[in-house]
Amino acid sequence: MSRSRVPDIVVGRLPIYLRTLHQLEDTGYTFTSSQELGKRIGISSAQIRKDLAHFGEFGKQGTGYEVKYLQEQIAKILNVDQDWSVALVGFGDLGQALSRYSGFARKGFHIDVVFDQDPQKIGKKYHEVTIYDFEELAKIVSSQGIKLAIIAVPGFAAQDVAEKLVEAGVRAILNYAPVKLFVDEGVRVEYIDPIAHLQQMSFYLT
Amino acid sequence: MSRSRVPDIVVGRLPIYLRTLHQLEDTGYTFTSSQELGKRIGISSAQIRKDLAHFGEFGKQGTGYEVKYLQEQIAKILNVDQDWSVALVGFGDLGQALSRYSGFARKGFHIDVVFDQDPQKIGKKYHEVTIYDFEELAKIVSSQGIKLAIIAVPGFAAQDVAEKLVEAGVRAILNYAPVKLFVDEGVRVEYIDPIAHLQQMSFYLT
DNA sequence: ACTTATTTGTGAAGTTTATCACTAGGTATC
DNA sequence: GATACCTAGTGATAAACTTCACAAATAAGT
Repeated sequence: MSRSRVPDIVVGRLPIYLRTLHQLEDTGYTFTSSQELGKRIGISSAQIRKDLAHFGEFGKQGTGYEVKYLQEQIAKILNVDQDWSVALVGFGDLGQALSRYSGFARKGFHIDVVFDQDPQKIGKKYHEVTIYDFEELAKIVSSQGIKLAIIAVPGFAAQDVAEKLVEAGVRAILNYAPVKLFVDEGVRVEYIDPIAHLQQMSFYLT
Repeated sequence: MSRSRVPDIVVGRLPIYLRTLHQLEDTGYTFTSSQELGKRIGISSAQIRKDLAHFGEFGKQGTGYEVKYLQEQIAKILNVDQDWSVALVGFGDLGQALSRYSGFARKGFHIDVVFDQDPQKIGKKYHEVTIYDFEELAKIVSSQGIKLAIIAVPGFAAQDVAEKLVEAGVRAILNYAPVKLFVDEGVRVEYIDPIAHLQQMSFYLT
């Protein structure tokens, strides 16, 4: 299990496998196969087997995979067999929507602190969440040992926020701002950009 | 410009190029180069040149690219030199946040119709948007000739919604539900799944 | 005019990723 | 228990994608 050489693209598929296993579990399956999974995910069975092979052997020939067991194993590999504390930076429309979204907590990602620079918002509570001054970010994030953050600020402010987060000890950032973030090596950044997706799709509209 | 054989992955980078060109323009640049672009985007200059080569020749040796011109050309390639009418299905927390987000319209994607199945919401206006009954989807979408849709319903309902949308003439779907959508060939689907990104990143957290 | 420094576009080479195809092991049925 | 049928794991092969490296073109300075 030399995880250091697992391709990003493989790691990126693990959450999809996990999600699909949960769906199978909810539908009453106790066993499944790479073929079944592949069919539901829209990829080949060989790819699933190859991906899983990076981490060990989880199936049984002739039978396939035990849903619950594979679920637990993938959760452990992804480090989602524990809860994570998440910092959210930016409490505009997007930040508010994210903080209100219960899906994160349901999957073990708890938005425990929220930062904004607007004096009108700071110190107030919105839906159970207290907004802290952006100036206090370093102190709070580092003292709480937070490793995960979500950036939901305007593009021009994102790089600055990212640097402050990293300095405070954050190791992974989910970035909703439409800009590339330059951070220290070892810090992970993932991007969410709906506009880019829409533009990509409109390419194919005749 | 045999667009039929342009790899998806190349098309997926075009919005990033476009975005970066806008940022350069805002900063006062009139000319740029593949090297400059690459540095800002975090990819190699060769890749940018190779990508653009799929669509024609846009630069001048020794000089580089004229920002405005390349911008217009990429916009035309992506079909974003025109406005698009978008249907939004699902007006829960996520759908409401999306409908309130002005970024879509600012980039030419106008959420003109919103659907929900909740009788309490139907017919009411929220922030300038009227909610229609999900039952009217086929009629309204097809009569307005809408080709683009955003799905923001719970996972269990997404496949059904997708099928109704496609039947009504939709050709591209941005799916926020955490499920794979199976649609007719030729219909594009893009996925947005923040949880998957967080899980992917937590893999790297020691 | 000549030299130096850029930069694009692109064939060739290299790397990464996905598929194929097979072996070994397990199940089910008659 | 013999036969037919599945399925995981995996080396080999193929496809996809990225980088390299260079010729041709342009600009700028001396």
